[in-house]
Amino acid sequence: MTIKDIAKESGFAVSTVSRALNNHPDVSRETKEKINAIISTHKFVPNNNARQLKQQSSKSVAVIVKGTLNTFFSIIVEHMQSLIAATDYGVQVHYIDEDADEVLAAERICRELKPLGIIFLGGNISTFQKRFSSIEIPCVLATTTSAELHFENLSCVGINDVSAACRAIAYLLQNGHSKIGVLGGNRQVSYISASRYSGCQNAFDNCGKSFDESYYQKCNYNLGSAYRATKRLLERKKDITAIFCMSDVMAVGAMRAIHEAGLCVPKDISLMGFDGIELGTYLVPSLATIKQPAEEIADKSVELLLLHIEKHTPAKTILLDDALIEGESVGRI
Amino acid sequence: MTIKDIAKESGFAVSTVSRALNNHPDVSRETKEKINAIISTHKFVPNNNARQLKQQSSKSVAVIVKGTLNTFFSIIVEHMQSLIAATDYGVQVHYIDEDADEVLAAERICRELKPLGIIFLGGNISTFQKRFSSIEIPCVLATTTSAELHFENLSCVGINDVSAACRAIAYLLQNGHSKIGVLGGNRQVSYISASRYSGCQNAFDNCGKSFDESYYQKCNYNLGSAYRATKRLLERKKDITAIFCMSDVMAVGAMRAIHEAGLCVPKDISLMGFDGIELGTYLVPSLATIKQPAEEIADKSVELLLLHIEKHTPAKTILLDDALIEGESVGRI
DNA sequence: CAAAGTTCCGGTAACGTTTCCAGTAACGTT
DNA sequence: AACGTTACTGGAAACGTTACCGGAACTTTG
Repeated sequence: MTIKDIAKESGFAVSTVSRALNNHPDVSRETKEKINAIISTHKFVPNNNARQLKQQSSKSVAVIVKGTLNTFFSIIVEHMQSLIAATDYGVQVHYIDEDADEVLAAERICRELKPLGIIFLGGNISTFQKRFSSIEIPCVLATTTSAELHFENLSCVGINDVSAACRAIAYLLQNGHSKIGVLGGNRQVSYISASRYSGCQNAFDNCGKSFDESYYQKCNYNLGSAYRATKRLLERKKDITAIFCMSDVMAVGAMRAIHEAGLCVPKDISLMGFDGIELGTYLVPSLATIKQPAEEIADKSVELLLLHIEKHTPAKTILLDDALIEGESVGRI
Repeated sequence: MTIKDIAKESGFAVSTVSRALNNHPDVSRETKEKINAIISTHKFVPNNNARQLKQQSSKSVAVIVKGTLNTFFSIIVEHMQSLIAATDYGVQVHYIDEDADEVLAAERICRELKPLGIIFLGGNISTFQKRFSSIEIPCVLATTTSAELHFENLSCVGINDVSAACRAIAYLLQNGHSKIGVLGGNRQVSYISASRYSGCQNAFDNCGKSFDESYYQKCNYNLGSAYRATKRLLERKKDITAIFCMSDVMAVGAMRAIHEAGLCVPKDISLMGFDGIELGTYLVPSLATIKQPAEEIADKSVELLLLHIEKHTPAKTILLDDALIEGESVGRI
């Protein structure tokens, strides 16, 4: 079944059929109806390859996910996928390694798939600052925002990591904790970790104290790494009464380590996460956390990218609201 | 940059360049080298649309994931993605609704994307039995197996759900439990749930007892549904000493419900999951479960599909080994 | 040494679309 | 009545690649 067959059967020329397919204004209502009737009886679907070859574009967008697909990312990816599927764009989701170079990956994908736009998930702002200029199509960086990022074709969608982390620590401080351990990524490399770190500092500053860097424990954003990091931290700092983890998944790892140290959450150690995954509310004790609006991040990212692509809207940063979710994992002292 | 430009620059004809690209035997080693040199200096990548248009195939496979992307599926998807990315095939991952019709989705995807093969994740065997015949390309059904399924082009990769569930219940029985609640899906609809259910029955039968159906509580494979189902179950059956959940995620929901009922795992109620997600070993108490070999399922599914596509290997079922993971969530009485 | 085979290469017709250009008919305007 | 406009349609050239066919230059065979 090709456009030619439809043309033959309808009596019109292929060009007319093509116009009818793309509902071009230059075709009368009645011929459009006739053609559409034939198309639907045959369940004809135009050949994407021919179409894209001709118009030199893929009519698709790529989503590049960096790091392991934890629950927080997976819900965003799934949401993005279904949002894009509802349009007439295609989606290509690519998972790249935690320590892979996202810009390099994007370059390769651009060459091979020629997407019209890219959404980055879990990308690192410092990499973009240095090397993004080689990418020329519209892009959206989801779950990270930065004031220092100025490219014509790069938008950001996310929460304010500084104030979000500040909110978390402030909550712990309010509950009487002052010896607070913090688990996060490598601040030299991960912009997100650095932002959240300075949020922690702000919270301390705001109440006349200051955050002691030795209470920061570097680790990766996964269960095992957080588990081991917490063990190290508890070993090093005996006076800790609370731990803030820069992701909920890390908090689960931490919870285990605390338990194995013979301590109890929240009686001995209070625990806070970050992200607001659904699982956290079912844990025992339920996890206090900072909720990132995952669905909204997906919505806005896709919306922005399509605007960018279709209407050439200039790049902008959308800051969404995070929210403190109280939980049983934080106790008052 | 097109093949023509390469031809012009190298002095050879486009057809020769094309042959060099696809390393066809009919091209001498030295011209192949010359052409490859030019290709790599220009970072030329052949246009996929033109290529696929010409050879009437997409050189890609589709992965259809049914239901929400829980941690167990996401690790399989991620693995499959990277396995396929390492070949010269493309991947298209599609997420469809829990209660969508996977065969219908596959038909649509076949029309629109023309993949060379499909991997189904979380599909339901009964749907396939009824309607699969409309799909003509090689397919693999991952994480489900069935003796009752015989299509020329449909392979299965997974564990034996009957014996796996039997192993779980046997473990609980060994530990002195006999009033065991079971949480799973709708057995009329979900073949997997039905298989695991009969595994439960077998375990009871094997030690001269029999499983009372009223201890089965139907729910969906997610946190909230399992949470509510557990509440109902605990309400209905006061004598329960153990609960077996047909997924680890459900077990987390159950754990919460048990806690809220004023009971304790494993002192009052023992708990078992199914799947073996990494998170389970970090929970407090750690979750006893049946581990499905996620990576291996991904490996074999991809391997089988590619064999199916390229060598026209006949369909077969690959049964992989599950394993009992002991955990603190099960106590002896 | 001719015939036959081998090895390598070039020309060209497709693949299924879109889009430009041209053309026709109907209509309104001077 | 001649012309310009509008509304629609058809023809044909592209898009970048592959695959078939034919041919040239060599090598082997009888």
